[in-house]
Amino acid sequence: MNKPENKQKTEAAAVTPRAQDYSQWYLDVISNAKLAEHSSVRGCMVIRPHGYAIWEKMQRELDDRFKATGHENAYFPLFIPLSFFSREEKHSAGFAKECAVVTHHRLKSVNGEIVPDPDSKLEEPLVVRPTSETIIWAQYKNWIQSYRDLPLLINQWANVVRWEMRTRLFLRTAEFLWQEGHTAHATEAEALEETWRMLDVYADFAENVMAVPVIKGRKTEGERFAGALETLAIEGMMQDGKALQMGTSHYLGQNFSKGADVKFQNKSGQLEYVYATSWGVSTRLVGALIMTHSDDAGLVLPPKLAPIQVIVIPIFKTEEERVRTVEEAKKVLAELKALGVAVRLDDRDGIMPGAKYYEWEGKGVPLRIEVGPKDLEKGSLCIARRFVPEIKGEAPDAQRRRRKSFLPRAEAIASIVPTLGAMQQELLERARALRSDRTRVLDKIEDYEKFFKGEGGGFAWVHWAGSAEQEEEMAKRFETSIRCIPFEDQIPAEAKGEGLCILTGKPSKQRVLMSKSY
RNA sequence: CGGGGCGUGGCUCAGCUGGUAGAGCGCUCGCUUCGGGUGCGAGAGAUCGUGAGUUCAAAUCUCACCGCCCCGACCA
Repeated sequence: MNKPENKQKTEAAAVTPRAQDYSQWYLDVISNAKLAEHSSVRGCMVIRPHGYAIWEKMQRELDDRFKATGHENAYFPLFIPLSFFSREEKHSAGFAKECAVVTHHRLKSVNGEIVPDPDSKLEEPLVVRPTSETIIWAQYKNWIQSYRDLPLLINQWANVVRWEMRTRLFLRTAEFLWQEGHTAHATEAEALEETWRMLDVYADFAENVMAVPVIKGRKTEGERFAGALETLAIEGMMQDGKALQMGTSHYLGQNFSKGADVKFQNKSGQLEYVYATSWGVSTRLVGALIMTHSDDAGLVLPPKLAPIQVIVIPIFKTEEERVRTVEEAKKVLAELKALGVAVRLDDRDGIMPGAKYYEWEGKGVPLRIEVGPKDLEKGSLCIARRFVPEIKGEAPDAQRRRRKSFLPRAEAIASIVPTLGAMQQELLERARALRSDRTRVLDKIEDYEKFFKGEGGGFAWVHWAGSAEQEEEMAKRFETSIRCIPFEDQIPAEAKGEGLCILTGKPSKQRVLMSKSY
């Protein structure tokens, strides 16, 4: 830290140094050198067990929502024959620059060095899926003949590889886990409805599970998914004011069904191409979670996604006290487990209680229960929250005191579940407040410049009627882009209505969301 | 690929003008301490990114290569 100007740390994102340190309990980003001396694998995310537990919880919540909207899970191949990949022109052009390609199927030792066996060259190279539209639609051709086969509503949980030129901790790794939904419909209206429905599912998940408020809207043509007619997205704001695209839902029209020649016979016996959608969210959401809620003390996790919701810490001096407090802690543990709380005991000896507090707070555990000799005497428990709603101007000491409460045992146990629920809500409100602090309704380009260059930026609601080139100009001048053209109901009251484009002065029907982004 | 910055124990780094390795954190052991990061002592752990060159002598100087990080083009 002595020479920050020399050693630029991986500036992952809007995360404090401590939060970044503790995030290593959940995630590692392995560098090339660490993986293997001459490896070409770079910027891959290693998800440690606790990080994976977060992803598993996300999966479960999302999967429930997918099932509730009539979807089923399936699995398709990792490898896509090159020829499949080139069936949809725009799509392949969009992904061509970032594909890993398999060309051989065997290794050989030549002069003690292991190399791909030249004799094992594949007739047709295989592309490691950057997304699965092409191979899935190749299958759909076999599955769809009649209107009775529609709609086909399928989701896949998988890994994909995108060979980005530059990767970014948490947000853009070369390989990532995600889910991709791929649906086929008889009519455009039905496909569009699906596209909108799944965006709502994502928005609901972001807000109610991740406690990250999002803006729903349409992407501009330039930011659309390669091959889509319409791309919808949810945009969240990270703590540094930058936008993060947290999920997308695409209306693909007949592009892919035409590319893969997927036709169905409608009720009147005519052949028609089906209408398609695709939608996805990825492990990027784990990054979004960390970047949205963390503070100076480390990570903060919403109770609904915390792998450990409650940490129980016995406090003891003597062996006799250790036995008694651990015994009580185990009882507390069992009672909370019975209530469905994800709870863990930290009875490590030789580590001071204070050190444990800091450690678990850094790791984002929402609640801590302390079980000490005094509690045994009084029949009480100490409950400490990872955070409490902020009071402006409050001293850190006072806040710390407010975080702790001593309650009669039964009352304490009974309070855990409601408290977790309250904390979940408080996080969402805190994130909303932060976002609203950093959101402006702007009409003059000078104010825009001041906001993004002087005040650190955030979300700006502005009128826009510029061209694609003028969007580019905005990107060059301010490093901002149109994050989305929001749905009508997403625009705050003070930003509604018609006006004049902030750059060109041309009339505009509604405001768009502008921001710097990840 | 272009422009910058860097490669030294697990981590963060020190080691200026050459004399062949240090600290803090972490880890192990012992005592001490334990309701917000105890203190003390002992210990394990590094072929200084790789290769060549200069030199009696290279972590240090030269060159090449490899790799990483930051900025740009790309992007969930």
